[in-house]
Amino acid sequence: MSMQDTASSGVALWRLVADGIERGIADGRFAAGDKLPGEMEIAETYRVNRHTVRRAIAALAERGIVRAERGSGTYVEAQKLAYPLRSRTRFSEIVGADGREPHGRMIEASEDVATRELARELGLKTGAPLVRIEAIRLADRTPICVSTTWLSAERFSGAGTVFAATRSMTKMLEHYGIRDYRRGATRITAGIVDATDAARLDLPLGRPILVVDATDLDLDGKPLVTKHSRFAAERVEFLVES
Amino acid sequence: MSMQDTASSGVALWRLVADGIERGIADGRFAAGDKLPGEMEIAETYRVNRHTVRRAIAALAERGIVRAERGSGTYVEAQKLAYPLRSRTRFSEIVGADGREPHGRMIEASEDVATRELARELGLKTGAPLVRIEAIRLADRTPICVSTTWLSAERFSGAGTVFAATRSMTKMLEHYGIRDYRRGATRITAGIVDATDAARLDLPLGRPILVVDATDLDLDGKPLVTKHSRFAAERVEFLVES
DNA sequence: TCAAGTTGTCTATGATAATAGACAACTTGA
DNA sequence: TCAAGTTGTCTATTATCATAGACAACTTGA
Repeated sequence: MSMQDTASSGVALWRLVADGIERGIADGRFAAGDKLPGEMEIAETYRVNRHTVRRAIAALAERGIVRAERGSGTYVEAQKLAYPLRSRTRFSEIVGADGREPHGRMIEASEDVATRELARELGLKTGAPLVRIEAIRLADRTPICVSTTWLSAERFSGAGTVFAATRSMTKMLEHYGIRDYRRGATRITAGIVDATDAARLDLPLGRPILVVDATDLDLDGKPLVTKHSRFAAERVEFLVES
Repeated sequence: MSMQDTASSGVALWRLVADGIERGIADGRFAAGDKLPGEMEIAETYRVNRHTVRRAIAALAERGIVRAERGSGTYVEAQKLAYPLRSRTRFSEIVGADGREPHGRMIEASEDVATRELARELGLKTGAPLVRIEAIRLADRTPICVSTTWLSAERFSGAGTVFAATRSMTKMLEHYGIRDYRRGATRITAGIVDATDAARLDLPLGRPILVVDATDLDLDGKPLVTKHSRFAAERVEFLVES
């Protein structure tokens, strides 16, 4: 294959190779810690120059998906984040327990009104004013999930600003005097990532996502916030404990 | 946007613009016959040089999706193929009625054995020998669908070779003395195109497909062939008549 | 210790991508 | 008829993509 062959596609060869390797990892053909085939062998399977393979590997290494060791080989770094679904889970604790650095960032906050379903989840009336917060969470520099969070605008007035400053749901709730909370009803489904989330999660289009709808409750069991989260399926593994 | 900005993505700018326009057509933002915005305007919306837009438009024109008219503008050519689901439908007739040139090509043929479901559809026993034919159908040069066809290997021995030569399901059946047949049970669902079909249909990954499972019967109502077809949803429109 | 195999780095070349500016050729509507 | 707006074509420049070859630096196992 030469650049001429793929000229009309508009997708660089190294990108095709990188996507191929990444898919191999996501599909489990290469597990965490596994050694990839040598650069020469990869070059032959994709019928591509070794330097093109190196470009692909460099891109994957930059994203922390593989790690090249001189003289030895290239190894799969990517490991799915073990995400236990306990009653009291904090993203930062889960990521920290995995030996990684948790980060959060607000994408957008806006006013909204409760649909019937949102109202039911939050124990409010349909049409009640809500704050809607769009946020992303990362482990080291890898995006793990994007979530849409809704809260009562009356009880949590200015929540968007507070969250943007604290970058943490827990700290934001502390600001309103809530010292603790726990997970309530949780629903998990799967789907295909849409273009917006794909860009935010740094995922190629068409990749699977885990969709989680959950409501957090205060210690009295009253709803505080309800969330609609989309996790990059290839980067996380939910653990349901019995 | 400059090439530097998107360097790490491995996807050419013109391709992003072309995909954007194509998606606009697929979504119905631009209908068949519509005039696209001027090249300058498109360049501004994508923050790209006009020549890059021209490259994108040239790629779309090559695929027959748009048509540029000097001094006037660029127009949407793409029109969904109206595909009536009648009892007696032949792909070539449908495409011909649309004023386009039908084509067919075999991708692959192989031996297979009947799963329980295939056996039920074809009125055979589980494990019965089958011929499996993978084929693609086009209107002019646009791929419309890929289909996997199964036939009894006993009754239609060598069907793969015959189909490869005649490039027509109808002619292949004629070779076995079947002058006419009609559509039996048909199930329609939708899904996301997989990588293999995406390449065959010349579709970007993540695009929707129409999945049709159908069995054709002879005039006595006995099953002849059963098919699993994947249509590019943005190129075809099924018409169910009452 | 050594050979084989691995990744890292260097130079070099040609093709493609993207930008930029200018002008021609054409269509449309006033 | 004319002005404004459109697509078509040309030259030119810079950066990236992909290939190619050679060798260094390193790891591993015999």
